Amino acid sequence: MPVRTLTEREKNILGLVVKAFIHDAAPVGSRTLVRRFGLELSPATVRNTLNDLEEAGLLEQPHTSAGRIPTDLGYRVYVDVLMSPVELSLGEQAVIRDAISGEIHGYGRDAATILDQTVRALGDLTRLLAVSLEPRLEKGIFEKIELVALGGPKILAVLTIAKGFLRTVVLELDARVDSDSLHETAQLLNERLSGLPMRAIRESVRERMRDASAGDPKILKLILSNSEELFALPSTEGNIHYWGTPHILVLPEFAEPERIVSLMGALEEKDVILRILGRRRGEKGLTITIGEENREGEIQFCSIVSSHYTAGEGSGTVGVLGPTRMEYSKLVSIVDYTARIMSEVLEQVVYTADKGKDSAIVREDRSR
Amino acid sequence: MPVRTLTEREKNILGLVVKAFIHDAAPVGSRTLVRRFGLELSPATVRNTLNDLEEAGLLEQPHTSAGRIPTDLGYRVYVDVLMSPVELSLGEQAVIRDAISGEIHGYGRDAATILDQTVRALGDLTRLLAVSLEPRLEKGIFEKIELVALGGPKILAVLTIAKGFLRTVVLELDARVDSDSLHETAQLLNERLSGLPMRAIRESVRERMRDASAGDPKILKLILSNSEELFALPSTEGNIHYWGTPHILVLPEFAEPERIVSLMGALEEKDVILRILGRRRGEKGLTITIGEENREGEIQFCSIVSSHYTAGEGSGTVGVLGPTRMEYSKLVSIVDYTARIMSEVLEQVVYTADKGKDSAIVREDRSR
DNA sequence: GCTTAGCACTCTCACCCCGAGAGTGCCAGC
DNA sequence: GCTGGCACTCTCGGGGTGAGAGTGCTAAGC
Repeated sequence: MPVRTLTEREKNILGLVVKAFIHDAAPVGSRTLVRRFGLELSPATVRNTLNDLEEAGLLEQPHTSAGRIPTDLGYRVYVDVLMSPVELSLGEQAVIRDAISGEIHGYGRDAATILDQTVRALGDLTRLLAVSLEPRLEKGIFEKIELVALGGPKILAVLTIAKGFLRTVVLELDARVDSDSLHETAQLLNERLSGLPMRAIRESVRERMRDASAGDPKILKLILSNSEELFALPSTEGNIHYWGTPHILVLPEFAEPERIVSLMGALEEKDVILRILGRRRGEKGLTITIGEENREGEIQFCSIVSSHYTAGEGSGTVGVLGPTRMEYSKLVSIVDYTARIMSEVLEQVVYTADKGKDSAIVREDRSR
Repeated sequence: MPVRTLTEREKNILGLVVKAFIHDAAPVGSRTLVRRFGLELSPATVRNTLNDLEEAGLLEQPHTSAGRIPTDLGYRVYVDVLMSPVELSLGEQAVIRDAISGEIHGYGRDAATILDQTVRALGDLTRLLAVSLEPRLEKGIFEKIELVALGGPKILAVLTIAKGFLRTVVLELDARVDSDSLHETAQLLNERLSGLPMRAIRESVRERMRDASAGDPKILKLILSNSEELFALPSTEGNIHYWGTPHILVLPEFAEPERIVSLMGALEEKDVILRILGRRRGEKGLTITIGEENREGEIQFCSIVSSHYTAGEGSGTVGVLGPTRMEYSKLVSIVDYTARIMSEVLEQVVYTADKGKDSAIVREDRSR
């Protein structure tokens, strides 16, 4: 969306309108502007400029004879051109750092817990809705598989995927198996598949295992018939962690219950949030989408400031969601810093691929 | 709370008031009552009875010259004495059954997914907030442990606990280990510990493993120093699955934003919901708590109809949360049926103990 | 003695009106 | 190009009002 070049005065006034509106949530008029910011201009002059900015599509009036409020485009210009990031205080940095890297009651820390703590701190600090996607692999190199007899006809397949990912799948055979043949079969698989990309394995595992000499053929068959799931790339879907709905639901922007409904619906349904944040997994660095720039209609009255973080070979997204009227200049710094610290901390953690909340069961008879 | 014996007429009228109020969310007066339900009484007579019920603490007036609304105690009497469960239609049964036992895009089904689908169906069917706690073990018998080398210094401990529970914990040693010594160590552990209650193992694992002859002493030490976590009973905490906030947030009961805030806070914080539902894990069968009966202040304007379900040796809770003005007679049947089907379906599923969303990492040097 | 009709009274709610306040656009003059 | 002045517009809150619903009380009826 091309915007005509703005004069210095226009830029200045646009910036002031945005700042004032972010603060007050009320339309801002020429008089207020002059008084509050000590402008060396008369209200009438400012009015002319406001009019120009309105024609350029950057401001709008809720009704005749109200003040102006920024449009989505107005925020966009503000964010891209006018705003300068606010540096974080040491205290704020500490809040974020401690939340992400702090110990919790003596237990081991896993990715999900770290994300939980992060969104908690981020949500409370910004008093908005903090959201984060669990890390996912972009490309996966198969390291190895281990097969563990669970007792009865159930087998646990443990896959390690470079780097630091773990997948466990419960498979079910129609007969007991002894752990020697499990071990042997796993070894065979590892010999032939280790180091290959998951994608390649899915496509060619049958050929690669064709003339298998060792190993238990029943087990091998079970593996092959479930190879699509076993060797899937960790799915692009994943868990969402969020925190802070109480913060944003009281904002004047959520006075209309229908907005509450669509936002909460989007959070529960997860798809919307996943699409929006997932889309950014690829984009490095910080992203800001404002209002209608969010393709998803459910939250077109919201803005999102989010950033990409890495976790070993995987990557995820962390950000803050709120009404378009949010303190972008501050949030940019906060989110950026958060993502940075997350990347540092998550470097070391092993985490499960896919939802991994429970072990999925795959029965033998599901083979085609 | 002892309530004086009610006359037939009082019971009848109390029931009608509750029914009418559940339907309309508006105070109900004598005239309405007579007209709507074709009572063979004059409004004046009904008024006298209403007055009596008010004195008994079962009804109240929002203000003089408004109709009556039920008090929490009024609902309690209704639920305990007056109400008879409404049978479910076959269609409703099918909705629930299909959601719980239905296949999903060809993948294996795990407990978490089943719970997700269940609360989704339950929330949409009742148009309230459906909540469920993942199944937890009440007493745990240790079956066996397997140790899998993950590559590098990391080891995956896979514990199976009777019946159908799985726990995976990532342990970290300061040196590489070969899988033979892992296997040997695991075998030793299994020989001495298999069949014992988790609790007993936590208390006496050191003595039991004292004169260990086989196995790698470093690995054994790692296991011992993390025995509290490894052999913990699956924690009483767990994941909450819920669905339906958009349904209830639009109800007139949630007109005041502070209620939205406290409910959403409770859902995000999880503790409140966990306490309320967790408390019932022990109680078999169906439970109804109404308004202030919920000890937790945050949701004293809500009622919960919940039931206990089993999953192998484990058990969990499923229920519906809404304003005290809810269709108890219908919900009782729905929740009861849901819990029953869940118990059937979950009988077969293997699920992870504890949060298990990711594998926890326990480093060797954390030993005391 | 329970039930009922009648009546006076109360309280809420929706509606309307009105004035204050904030803000605008425009125009003429500096 | 900027500014002061002016007429105009729109929202918002307060106050008044009447309809509607409901109550409690009392006295009369079955």
